[in-house]
Amino acid sequence: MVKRISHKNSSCGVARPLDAIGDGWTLLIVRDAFDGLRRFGEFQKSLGLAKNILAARLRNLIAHGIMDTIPASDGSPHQEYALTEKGRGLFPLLVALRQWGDDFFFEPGEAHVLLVDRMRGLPVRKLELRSDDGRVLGPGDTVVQPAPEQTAKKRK
Amino acid sequence: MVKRISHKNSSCGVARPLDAIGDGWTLLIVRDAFDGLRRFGEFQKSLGLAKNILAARLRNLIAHGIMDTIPASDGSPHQEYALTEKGRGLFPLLVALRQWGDDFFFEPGEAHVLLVDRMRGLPVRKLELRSDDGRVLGPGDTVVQPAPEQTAKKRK
DNA sequence: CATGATAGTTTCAAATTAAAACCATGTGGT
DNA sequence: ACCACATGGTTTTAATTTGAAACTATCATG
Repeated sequence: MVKRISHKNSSCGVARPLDAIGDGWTLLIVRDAFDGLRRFGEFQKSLGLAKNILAARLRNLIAHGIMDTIPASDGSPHQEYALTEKGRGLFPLLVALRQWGDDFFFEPGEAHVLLVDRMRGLPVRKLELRSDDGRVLGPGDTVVQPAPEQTAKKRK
Repeated sequence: MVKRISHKNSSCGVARPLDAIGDGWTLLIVRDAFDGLRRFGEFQKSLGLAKNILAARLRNLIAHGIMDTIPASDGSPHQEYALTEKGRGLFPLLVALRQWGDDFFFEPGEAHVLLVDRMRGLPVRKLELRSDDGRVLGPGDTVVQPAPEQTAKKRK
């Protein structure tokens, strides 16, 4: 049922998430969810995609635990779609995507929107990867390494 | 030729980049390129995808200015594929993807790799979005806003 | 009870993907 | 020169996915 990217690479830390969101529409749905959309019709109107595709994508997002259906917030008899904790974890990724888009997909004069701090109204900083001791790290400054065995994952 | 995501949303800062990389294989190719792979055969062996698909993806990456062909680095008569500046700009996005994967796609005891600072061998920090004055911002703390007209884009 | 809105599913044609076969070029051995 | 083989693709063909449109179901409203 769920698309599976062939072989052993599915166990890599990049390939496995791509199995869940590596699709043109899915991240747009998630972005709309961050923007407060909740209802099937809202997503469809916002994105302009076919209803069957939207239904399939929402099913997939739910199957992966990224979104969930909640009974209803207002009185309406229909369900709503909301991001789970896992789904909200996509925030940095969406920001990275937007910043990359802003940097490389718009001509200097071209109108576009940018992300601002709601409180002060100023543009946010560029995302940067930092080492444990605070140095900014570029592509050449990192390596992947087997994680130490059995460390309980600390979240929050 | 190039896939186009229907309508007005293509002008949004998230949808436009997804047109270039919103595909299951493309980011894996880019990740492999960050890991130093350069040759057609290397990508194919690493990812295990069909050669026609790899050729199509590489063409698309080149068309979008994310990778480029360079004549040859060693003596071999074949060309190599290398990331452009725009392609290297995907580094934070790949890191975000990996960190999200590490956090939500692996069971606590499950073996996986993590990203470490090459210099000190310690795991890197979690990516976090910060305001201009340094506060960490979550999904609710930001808004998108029309960019001020005509500001020359500063890079580097 | 008719009408419409919302939230889907079904149907079917068109586009995309994947596997495998094929081809083209250069290399190394004899 | 000839043969085998490695690399880097393209072509062909079948299977899968996508997308548009039609259809269905449920509730609300007049």
